[in-house]
Amino acid sequence: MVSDGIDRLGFLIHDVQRLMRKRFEARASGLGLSSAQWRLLVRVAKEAGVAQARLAELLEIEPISVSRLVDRMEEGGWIERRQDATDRRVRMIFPTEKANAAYADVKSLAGEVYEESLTGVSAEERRVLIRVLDTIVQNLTDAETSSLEKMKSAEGAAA
Amino acid sequence: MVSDGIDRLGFLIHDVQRLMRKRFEARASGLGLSSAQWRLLVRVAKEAGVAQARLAELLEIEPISVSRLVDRMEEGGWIERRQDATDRRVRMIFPTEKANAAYADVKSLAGEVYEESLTGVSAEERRVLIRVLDTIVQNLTDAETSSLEKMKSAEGAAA
DNA sequence: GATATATAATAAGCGTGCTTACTATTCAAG
DNA sequence: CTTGAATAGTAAGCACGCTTATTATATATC
Repeated sequence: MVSDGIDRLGFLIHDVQRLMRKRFEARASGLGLSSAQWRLLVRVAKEAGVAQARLAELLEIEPISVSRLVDRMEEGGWIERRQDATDRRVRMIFPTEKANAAYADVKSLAGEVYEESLTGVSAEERRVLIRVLDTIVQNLTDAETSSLEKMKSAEGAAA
Repeated sequence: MVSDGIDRLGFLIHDVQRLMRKRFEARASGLGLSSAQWRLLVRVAKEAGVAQARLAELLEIEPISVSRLVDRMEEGGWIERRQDATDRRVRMIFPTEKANAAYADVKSLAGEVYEESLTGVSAEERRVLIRVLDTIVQNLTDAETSSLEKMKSAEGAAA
């Protein structure tokens, strides 16, 4: 049944994630940009002025996590918060000039890490890898994400 | 060049790891066992009496992380520390009866999460997935892990 | 308009990783 | 034996995720 390596899947994914993050941060440490901050920056660069709540949706993390991530990134001079004139609950997030200037560099740096990771992996294997990872994300997102997501979905369907 | 999905690799790996951990912990939460604790328990089950420093090597995390993980697992009644008679610096880690009793159940629970993750993924794709993930781990472990690992390797080679 | 509900953001506190610095103990060299 | 380096473990404090609870503001309903 599982004489292949599937029983190691969780350990493997965990190791790969940790090693890639480590490698990325070793490179980007000079900039003072962590991988979590980079993920957020990518979103903000594509959608300047986005609200924190929307960022939480896009990044699939909790609003409070965005709140503190944004705190540190604001301190680091990567983004700035601005009030929304029409809804004073909302903080709109904009990239700073520093962020725009660093964007291309950090992106190519991430690309370097990916290429190092995939040394010796064929084009076909890369396609399979991406396809399977996409499938896993769908499998674990669509279904009951914790019987709490089910409730949310039910609400959405009812509305 | 990167019109495939390779430029999303980091995000994908990150998402998959987070979703699998979340799913596992949702199932194991009744037991009070986190995924980090499960990883440690697997090692301890295979090698009862292992020292914390050796666990840090096996898990590839820092000794201090093991220290606090072991703290919580000892509180949770999963493992116990015993003094090594011949080297009083060493704490040997043993699984408790509770751990041994739960081991098989948690293992099959992890297997369920893997199967849910891989719904719709063929046997051949699974083989490629595991093979590529193993390659990535090697690629990111062997080479310069941060110019600090290089020093360690150099020391090892010199000795 | 007043009241109830929903939403945006934050606060407090925890788990798991890290770096840096410390103590206790062992081992190696003199 | 004593001094010094190496090793095992821990403490303190940070980043980033979480849950739960609170505040401020918007919106819906009576």
